[in-house]
Amino acid sequence: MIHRMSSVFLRTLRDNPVDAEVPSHRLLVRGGYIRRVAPGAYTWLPLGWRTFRRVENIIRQEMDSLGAQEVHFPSLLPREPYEASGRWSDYGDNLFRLQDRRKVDYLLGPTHEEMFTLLVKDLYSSYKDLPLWLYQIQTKFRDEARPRGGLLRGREFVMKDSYSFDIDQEGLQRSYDAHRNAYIKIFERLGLPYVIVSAMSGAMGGSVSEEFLFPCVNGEDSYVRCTRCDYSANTEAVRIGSTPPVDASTHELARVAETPDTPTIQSLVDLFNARPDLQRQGRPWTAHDTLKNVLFNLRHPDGRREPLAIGIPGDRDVDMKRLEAHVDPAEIETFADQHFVANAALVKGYIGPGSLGRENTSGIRYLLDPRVGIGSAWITGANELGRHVMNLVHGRDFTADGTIDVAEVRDDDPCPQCGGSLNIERGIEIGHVFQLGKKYADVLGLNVLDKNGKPQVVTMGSYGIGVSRAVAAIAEATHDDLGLRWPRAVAPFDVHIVIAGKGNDDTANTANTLAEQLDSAGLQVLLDDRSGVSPGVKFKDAELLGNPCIVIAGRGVAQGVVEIRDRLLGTAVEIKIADAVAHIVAAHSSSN
RNA sequence: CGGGGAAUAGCGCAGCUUGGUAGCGCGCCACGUUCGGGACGUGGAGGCCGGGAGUUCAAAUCUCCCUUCCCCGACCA
Repeated sequence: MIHRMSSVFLRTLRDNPVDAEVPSHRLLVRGGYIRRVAPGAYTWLPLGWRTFRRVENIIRQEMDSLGAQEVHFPSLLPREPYEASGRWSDYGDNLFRLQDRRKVDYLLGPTHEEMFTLLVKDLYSSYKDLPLWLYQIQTKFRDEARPRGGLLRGREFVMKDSYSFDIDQEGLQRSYDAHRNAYIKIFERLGLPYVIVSAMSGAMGGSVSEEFLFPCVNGEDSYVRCTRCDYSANTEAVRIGSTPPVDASTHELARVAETPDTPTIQSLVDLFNARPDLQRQGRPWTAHDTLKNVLFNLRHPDGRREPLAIGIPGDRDVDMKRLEAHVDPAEIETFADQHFVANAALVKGYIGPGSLGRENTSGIRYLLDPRVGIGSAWITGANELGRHVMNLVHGRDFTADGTIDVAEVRDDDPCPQCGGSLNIERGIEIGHVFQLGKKYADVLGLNVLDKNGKPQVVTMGSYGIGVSRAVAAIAEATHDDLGLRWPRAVAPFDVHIVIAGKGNDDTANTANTLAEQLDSAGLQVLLDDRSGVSPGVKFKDAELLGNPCIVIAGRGVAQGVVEIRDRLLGTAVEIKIADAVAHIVAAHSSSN
């Protein structure tokens, strides 16, 4: 079927929508692919939906050929399974909760681990049934605090989520590897560049998890890559080693110093270097010699608030995203002035380890950056107005309740694996593979009988690809100044034919004939047959819509040629009309 | 969570200071001219001025509340 632009439900916009920041969002709206209906919720228009379905089908094909079986759950789910897993509360405000007419609680599924676990429990009970791989392509709901970038972060979005069920860890590893390989194939077919990075295993702990990130400055995730070895990780998941203990006997005794007017780390360091009685032999003090103590409030899913103090070297900041990932599902709130007032042990500006820790005057849990090793000496607050203390030695003069590795990661930081240096880059998460282990099977009671007739808890993996996000990511990856530029595998149409003449002459006849021939050859054809629209508008629209091949039937028709442009390569050639179909079909059959 | 800015036709914007019942460009409709890089003329259609409350004879305009969007910040002890 030939799609004629005179009747396709489409209106392109000349101006950028004012609320669209990232290029994919701007171009998808301008090109008439999507329309916003609510914050983080978008309507797919015909062009967008065609692209979406092509992306979806590539994912479906690869999941099917992997041997996973497609099912389809409701989005409307009962509370109980999520209550059992703890996520009814752990998901916090991000969960859409609702009630039916009898005031029974429901939720809109943010992800479906519980439901898949229960489904398998419902039907299977023997190790002989495993391994089992199930998946669905489903609308998910998450009440995001800040939807962003059009399709990049929505409150309603489509995800392919699959789940593996195995009797043991070896099986899980095989399932995981199989999905990981399938994901590599999928992203290659989609024409989406990716890096695979170690990811935060979350509060569950110990599990293996990797993310597929599309490298992109507009991305919300940052990740590190080692310039020497193959180490790569989401910034949230970077773990520096603990610092080995050093002999503390060489340090002088701790000593309190008067340090008026030192509200910042830099002013403190400057004062220490300026005062003869505080100067250090050999080299000046730096911010790295100071121990800064930062306070936060954690808000737990049950609403409980808990203050937390973190001690890190003064030349580093706490990375909020790393901290969030670390304390999940608790949320972080700032420690405001009224909280200082409420805890008399805290002297704002001069907080030191002397007041921190559960056994100490403030009673606040105190965790140290791993760089603060046993035996290391610090300049830090003395818990008195206008005073700091120097030579305060960890293990000799103070202790903490534990360590927490949430300091910011910087370019050129040492690689945890090889000691080389790290580069920080940004990316968009397009896939996530995760060895869940037995968490859900345990709490929901998914057991099967093993060879010996003994019940064994099933071990699971979960694997996600954001389908709607992938559409945006592809647009982000491939667009140029003129508009979208779809890879052949996902473009809404294979060929976009422009009638650049008056519409009632040989140009129209030629275009129509070509359209019919290309359609018969099995290509998806879009024909710009709009009358009264000037050629310039048609060219701009063709470039904006971004189909890979643009055929122009215009002034060349009189000489027996049409112009064929490759939107991906940016090339243009004139081809005899008689040869055009063969030329286009050949280009179409070649790779992206 | 905090601080700014904003919400008026499908899109981009003016009007608000100084209240008197809404305008421009693009797009859309009709006719005519144009036809290879976002053409032109003439005539049209289209808006509960984000929602609610208040002040007033009268509110897009002033006040308050709510919702949504954008930007910046979130700790430097």
